[in-house]
Amino acid sequence: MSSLKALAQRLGLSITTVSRALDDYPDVAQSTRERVRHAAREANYRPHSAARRLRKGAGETVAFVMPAQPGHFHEPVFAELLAAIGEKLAAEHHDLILLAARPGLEEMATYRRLVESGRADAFIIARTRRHDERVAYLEAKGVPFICHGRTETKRPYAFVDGDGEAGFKALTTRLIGLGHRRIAHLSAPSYLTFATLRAAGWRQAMTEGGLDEAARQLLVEGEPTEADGHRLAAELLAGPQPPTALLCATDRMALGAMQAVVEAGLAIGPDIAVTGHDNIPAASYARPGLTTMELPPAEVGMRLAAMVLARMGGGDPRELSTVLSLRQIPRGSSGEA
Amino acid sequence: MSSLKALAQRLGLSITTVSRALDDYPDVAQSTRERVRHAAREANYRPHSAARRLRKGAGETVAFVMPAQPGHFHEPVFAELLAAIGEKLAAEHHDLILLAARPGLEEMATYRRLVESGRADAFIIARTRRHDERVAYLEAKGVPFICHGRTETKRPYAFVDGDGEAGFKALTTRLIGLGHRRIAHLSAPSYLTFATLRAAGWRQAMTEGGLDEAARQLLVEGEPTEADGHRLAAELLAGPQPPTALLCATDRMALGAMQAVVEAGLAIGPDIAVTGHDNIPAASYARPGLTTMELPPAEVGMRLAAMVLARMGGGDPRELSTVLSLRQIPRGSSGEA
DNA sequence: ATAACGTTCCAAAACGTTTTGGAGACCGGT
DNA sequence: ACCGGTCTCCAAAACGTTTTGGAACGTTAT
Repeated sequence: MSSLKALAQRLGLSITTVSRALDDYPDVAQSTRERVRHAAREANYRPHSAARRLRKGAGETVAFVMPAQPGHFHEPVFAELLAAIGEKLAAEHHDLILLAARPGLEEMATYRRLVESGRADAFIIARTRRHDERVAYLEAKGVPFICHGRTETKRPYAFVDGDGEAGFKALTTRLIGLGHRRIAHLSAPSYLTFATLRAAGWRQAMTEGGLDEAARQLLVEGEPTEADGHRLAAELLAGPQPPTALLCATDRMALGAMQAVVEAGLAIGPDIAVTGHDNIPAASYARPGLTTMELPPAEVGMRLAAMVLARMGGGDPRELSTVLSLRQIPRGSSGEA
Repeated sequence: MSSLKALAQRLGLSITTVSRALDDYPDVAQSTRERVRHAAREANYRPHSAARRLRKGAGETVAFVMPAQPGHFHEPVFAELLAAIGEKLAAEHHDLILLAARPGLEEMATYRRLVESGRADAFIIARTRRHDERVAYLEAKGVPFICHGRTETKRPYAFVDGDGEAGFKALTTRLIGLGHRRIAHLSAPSYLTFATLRAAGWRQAMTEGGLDEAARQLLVEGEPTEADGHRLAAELLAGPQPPTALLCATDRMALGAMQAVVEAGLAIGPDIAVTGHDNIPAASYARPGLTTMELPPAEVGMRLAAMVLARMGGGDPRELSTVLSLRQIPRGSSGEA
């Protein structure tokens, strides 16, 4: 690890001059600048990141805290998202630091620790909630952040999100067009913003289709897991007036629901339509294929990274928010493909 | 961000004493220690990580460089692995920094940058190759690292790996017991250590079953993706003496192979057995379910984290290597379940 | 000749921490 | 009185960088 001091000594210059030469200050002679540049490349010099951050008061580090459940963390798209974020940030010479903490006290303690020890200069917040303490905390501290998903707050903030409302409305309308009337919505917990938005889209389509009454009976809520999808679907199918379509908030719920349909002796597609959201790999390998919609994780990751960099540079959050429309992917499970 | 200086001033003590009190040095009076502790908690004091790392010459940061292909990075288990690593490291007050870089020049440049700028104190190496430049580089630099998977090197090194050899041998033997004779192996590229080990297990079982000649014709190699699994399986099935079993190196290859089998008009399970490795979520939602084997990612992540911490503390790599046996998961695709 | 200015360089301070090498106060024993 | 030892405490240096506030020199204008 060669330092400025070593370089300066070798070149017969002062530390100051070497530092300024590498930073393209105008008060160093062209010839010296080149000499320094060359020597630095030669010696494979890299500024010591800790020293720089100590002196400048801030570094180039973005933190991502995964909202991890204890043992099981089955979010297949996260890997892709992280890869995209990591790649983009690395290209701009920034670091991504990754932590996992359970939502709640542990999560907030993690955020506080990162901010107060000066480890992180900005955050990417995943799985935003409608009332999100993480957002409140970072706003209060004046730390830049970007949300993956929307939240409710007074101040302007920057986010990337899929248009779940429009996406679920369009899909529901399509199902109505196929003749479905009793379309149930298996929602994720309503404290998660995306769950509320998707439910709103479904409700709008139901209302416009004159199916208000059906809608009133057909909204159920559970965790976005296969297990809860299975349980909720089984309960609905065992009811007095079972639905003919199960519009699930996520693919994982939908996969659980598909299993419940099969166990009830019904055919997925012709008898009962099942749909999801995310386009996880399993969706295309299920039989029949799962009708779903997608927000390309690689693109979202890229955007999140680009936006957090812009925020760190002082960009206006109002100009940085993006709602991306969802790509609909019809497959056999909705009786369409 | 309160500093030692601020604390010291408030308490009427020197910086030294405050620092030593918090670090439990014996040369500070019990009463002072408590007074300092209390004030530190009060002020929500955290040592500034960059300052500490600058002074101590090393910090508490582990790096993980994802071997990412450009746009698509579909390794569902990575998310879980990362969550486990991040959680364990955070619990021990270490940071995980995550980067993505394409194997090759970009990847090595990333490693060099991290080491030379003093950003990373240790590494977790994923997807080890038989001859791995990353291992060679870190060995040369004396930087501690842990491998997820094995590699070929003279010096002792630490790793966590599943026993692919025994696992694939056991599964192949089981297939032979079911009456299969022409068991093809769809291998991953042989520069990846795990691919070689899995192929070796398959070969051993074939030899012990007296099927040497069949084995000679039935080894094919491709990328561990659905696309290559599909292609290789289709080629084999179109051959003069098609196999009755497709033993795939990974679940993703197996899912592609299953599609090829269906397209060939054959039944998965009764006609042709298909098996994989990883137990990705899609494996259990395919129809029929995919017979596979598993190395629990959460446990591997925990172990990797624990081991890298031990290595950073100077632990002997010889005592830190673990080969975990694989859990076999029989499902319909092998005609067993 | 002197003043004013532009160019090129540098010494020193600062960021917040840990560690080194004592210093001062008090005790008991001589 | 003095010495040795034990308890507490602290000033100062160091880690590698960036930044401030000049200094030294040569050139041009007065």
